[in-house]
Amino acid sequence: MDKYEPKIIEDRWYRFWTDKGYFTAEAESTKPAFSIVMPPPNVTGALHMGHALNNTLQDILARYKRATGYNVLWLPGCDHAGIATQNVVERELKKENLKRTDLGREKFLERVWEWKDKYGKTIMMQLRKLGSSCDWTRERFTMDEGLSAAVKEVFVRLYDDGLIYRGNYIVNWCPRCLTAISDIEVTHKEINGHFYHINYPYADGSGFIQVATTRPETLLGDTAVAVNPDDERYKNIKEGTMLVLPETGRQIPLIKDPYVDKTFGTGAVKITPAHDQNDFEVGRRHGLEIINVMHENGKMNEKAGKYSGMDRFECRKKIVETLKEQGLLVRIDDHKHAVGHCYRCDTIVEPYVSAQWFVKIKPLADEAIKAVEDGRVRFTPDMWKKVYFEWMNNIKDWCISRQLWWGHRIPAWYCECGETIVAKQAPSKCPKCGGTKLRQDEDVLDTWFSSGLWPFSTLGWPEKTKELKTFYPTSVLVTSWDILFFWIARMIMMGLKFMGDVPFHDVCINSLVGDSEGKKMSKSKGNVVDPLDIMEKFSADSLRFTMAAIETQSRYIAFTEDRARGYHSFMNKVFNASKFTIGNIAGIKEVDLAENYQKLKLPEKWILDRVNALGKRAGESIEKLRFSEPALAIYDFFWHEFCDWYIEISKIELAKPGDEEYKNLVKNVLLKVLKDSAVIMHPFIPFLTEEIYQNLPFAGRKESVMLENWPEQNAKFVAKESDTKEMEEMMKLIYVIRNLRGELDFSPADKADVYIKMAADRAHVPAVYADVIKALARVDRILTAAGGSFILRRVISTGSVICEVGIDAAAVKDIAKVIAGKEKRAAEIERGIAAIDRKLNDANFIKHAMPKLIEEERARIDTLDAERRAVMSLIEDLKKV
RNA sequence: GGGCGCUUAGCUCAGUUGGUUUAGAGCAUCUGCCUUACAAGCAGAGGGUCGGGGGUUCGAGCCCCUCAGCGCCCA
Repeated sequence: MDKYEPKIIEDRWYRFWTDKGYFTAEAESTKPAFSIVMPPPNVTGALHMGHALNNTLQDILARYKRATGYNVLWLPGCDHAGIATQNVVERELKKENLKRTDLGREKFLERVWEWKDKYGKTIMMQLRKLGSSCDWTRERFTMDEGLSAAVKEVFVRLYDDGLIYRGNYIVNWCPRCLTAISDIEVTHKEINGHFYHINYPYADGSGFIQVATTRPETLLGDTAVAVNPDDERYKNIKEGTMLVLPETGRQIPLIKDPYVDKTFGTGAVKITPAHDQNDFEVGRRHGLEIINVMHENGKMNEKAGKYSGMDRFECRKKIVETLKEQGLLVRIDDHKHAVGHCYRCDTIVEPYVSAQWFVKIKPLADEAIKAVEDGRVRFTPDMWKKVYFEWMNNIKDWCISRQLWWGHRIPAWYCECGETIVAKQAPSKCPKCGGTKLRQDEDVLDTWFSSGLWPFSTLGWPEKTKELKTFYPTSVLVTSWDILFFWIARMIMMGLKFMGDVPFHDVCINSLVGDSEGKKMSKSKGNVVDPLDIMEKFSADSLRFTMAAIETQSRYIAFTEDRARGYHSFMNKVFNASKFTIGNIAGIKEVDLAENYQKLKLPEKWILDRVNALGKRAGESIEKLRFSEPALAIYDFFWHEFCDWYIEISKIELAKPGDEEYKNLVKNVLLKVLKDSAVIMHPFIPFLTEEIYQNLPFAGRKESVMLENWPEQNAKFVAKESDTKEMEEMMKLIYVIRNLRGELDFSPADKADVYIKMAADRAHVPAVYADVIKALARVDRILTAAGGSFILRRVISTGSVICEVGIDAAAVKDIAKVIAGKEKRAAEIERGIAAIDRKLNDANFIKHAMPKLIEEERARIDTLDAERRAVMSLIEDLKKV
C-alpha cells in the first residue's frame, strides 16, 4: 500500500470475487433467502446516472444481507425494449438505404438479434465496473426461451379467463413509430394552439351552426355535430337535423349528448369518432359511422378527397384556408391545450381506430390495490402508495398489441372461417372448421407485458423451479418512481394473478438523478453526466459512496461533480488511515479484547464503543432502506472520530517508550476498529474495503471481506456512561484550548504554555492525559498556576465547571478583536438565558412539561449562567492585558 | 379541472414519533499551518428571523388552516 490508486484496486478485486463465485446464490439453502430482481435496463442502453444510483443501492442491500447471514440472490438482466430497439436497428438499416420491409420479418429480426448480441452486453459490463455483485450465472433477457414461454402462458391464461380481448377501438397511435401505444406511453404537453370556429350549414339552408375545434383537419371524418340536450340555445333544433359537412358535402346529423360541455365554446362540437377518444365514445352511443381519414403514417388517406396524401398538419393549414375562402371560418382564437406526444419519439400522437389486443385490467387492479392496502407490499417512501392508489383506482384497459416486429409475437391465429385460436403452440388446424389455412397475428406484445412477469419469469416460471420456491416473493424491489405505473403496478398485478402472491414485499423508490440544479438530465439539455467519466476521474467507490450519500428519498437529487470529488477525498482518507494503521500494527500479537477490556484506557474504550455503535446504526438504517443516513454516519465516524481523534491518540501511545503490553493492546484496538469499519463500509465501497481487508494482519482472516459477518453487537464493548463522559470531557478540553489558541491568534506552529486547573473529582486528567493534550492541542508545558496575563476559559460539562484553562496572552496581537468576539458571545448567552427563563417562569410549562425536561432546562440555565460568568470575567481579563 | 410533492446557510441538501440553550452536514468563503497516514490534508472562524400569515400546544423547522412561488403526475 503506497498511494491510493483506485484503478488498480478495482480491476483486481472484481475478478477475484467472480472467480470465487461469491455472487452466486444457492438455489436451496439453510440460510434465509434475500432476493432482488434488477430492474432490467434496455439492451439499447449505456449506463447512466440513474442506473448507477439504482444499482449502487441494490448492491448495498445485497452485500449487507450477505454479511448478515442471508442467501442472497440479486438477479440481473436486460429488457428487449421493443420500440426503442427496433428504432435503433431501423436507423442502422437506413444508413444502408434499407427499410425493414426490404428485409422482411425474418431477416430483420436476425439483424436485431445481431445488434442485441453485440451491444446488449455493454451495460452489463458497465455494471461490473460499478462493482455490482449480481448473480451473473442467472442473468436473464426478456426474450429468452424461458421468459418467452412465460409470456405465452400468461397470454393464453388471461385470454381463457376472459381478461384479454381483441377489438376495434380507438387507441393512441404514433404515426412515426407506426404502432399503437398504451395510455401511459403518451405524454401530455401544453401547446399554444388555436381554436377554430367554423360554420356548418343546415341542410335546409336555414343558416349555420357554429362549432369550435382545435383540429380542423379532422372534420373530413366528422359524422355528427353534438350539443348538450339541456342547452337552451339549441332547444328548438331537433335531434337528427341534418347539416352539410363543409368540404365533403356529406350530410351529417345533429345529435344531443350530455357529454358536451355547454359552457365551453359555442356548446356545439363536431364529432369525429375515428380521430378522437371522446368522439369515439359518443359515436358508439349514437351508432355513428366511423370514417378514418388518415393513413397510419399521419398522412391523409383517400377518404380525405382532395387532401389525400397530404400530411395531417399540412392539411390543417390548407383546410383552414379553404374554409376562409368559403366564408365558413368564423374566427381563430389562440388556445392553449394539452396534446399527447409519444414518450419515445415525441411525435404528436394520433387517436386512431384499429384492431388491437387489450387486457381487461380492473379485476387485476382490484387485487393489486388490496395488496398495498393491507401492507403485503410496502412503499418506501410511504407517500408513493397514494400515487399508486390514485392511478390504480382510475385505471383503464391496457392496449398490449404493438405493430412491431421485435418482441413477443402474439400467440393468436386466425382461420379463414373467422375463428380466432389463442394457444401456446401453433395449432395445426382450426378447431371449429378444421381448416388448415391459419395465419398468426402479425403484432407483438408491449414490452411491459413481459417486464410485468420479471420477478417470476426470471426464476423459471411456469416451471416449478427451486429458485422460484426459494426466492419468490422477492424481498425488495429497488426502482425509480417514473415507472411506477409502467412496471411496478403491473408486476404486482401479474404476480398476484399468476403466483398467487405479491412479487416483492418492499418497493424502495429511489430518486431520479438530476443535474446540479436538480433538473432532469437529458441529451437535448446537454446536462448529462456520464457515470463512466466519474468513475474514470475518481473511482467506482467514490461514485457509489456519492450515490448513497445523496439518496435522501426526494424525487430528484442533484448530482454535482464537487460532491463526488468530496467523497473521493474520503476514499483517500480511508486509504491513508488504513495505510497508517496497517503500518503501525506490524508485529501485533492478537489478544481477545473483550477479555482484556478492563485493562484498556479511555480512548480505546471510547473508539470500540463508537465502532460498535456504528455497526448497529448503519445496519438499522439499511434495514429501513435509507442510504444517505448510513453513508453519512460512516463518513462521520471514520473521518471525525477514528481519524481525527483515535488515530492521533494511538500515535502517542505507540510512540511511548516501554509498556509493550499496552502498545499491543492499542494495536489490537486499531486492528479491530479498522476491520469492523471495513466490513461496515464494504457494501458502500466494496473495492477499497477489500483491499484494506486483504492487507490486515490477523490470523482469522477469511478469503475475502465478503465472507465476513456484520460486526456483532458486543455488549462488552459498550462503554460505561462515565467513561464516555470522561473521554468527551477530555476532547472538550482539547477543543477549548484549540479554540482559545485560535481566538488569541496563536499560530499552529507555536506551542503554547497552557494552564489547566481541573475540578477536584477530575484532578487526575491533566496528568494522565498530558501527552494527549500536549500533542493534540499543541501545548508545550501544562502549568498548574496562571500568571497575571493569562486568558482564562472555563470548560463546562453537563452544567458544571470541570476545569479552567488559560493561555498567556502576553503575545496576543489584537486584543480588541478578541474582546469583540467575546462580547458577541456574551450577548448570545444572554439571549439563551432569557429564553429558558421565560420557560421556567411559565407556570404552564412547569405544569405540563415532563419533569425530566424541566430538570434539563434548569441544568441548562446553570450551564449558561456559568458560561456567562466565565465569558464576562474573560472580557475583564482581556481588558486588563 | 383532479391529485401528489417541494420551499431550511451563497449552493446542494439532512433534520426520524413536536422537547439541548445558540437548527446541522458537505461544498463554497475567510484565517492560520507542509504537525513524517493523508495539502485529495490539519486546526479554527463567519454565515440561516427554517417561503408569508394565522392557529393548536407549556413548547412548532416538524401538527392544523390559509396565502404565495416552484415542480411533477393524471384528465
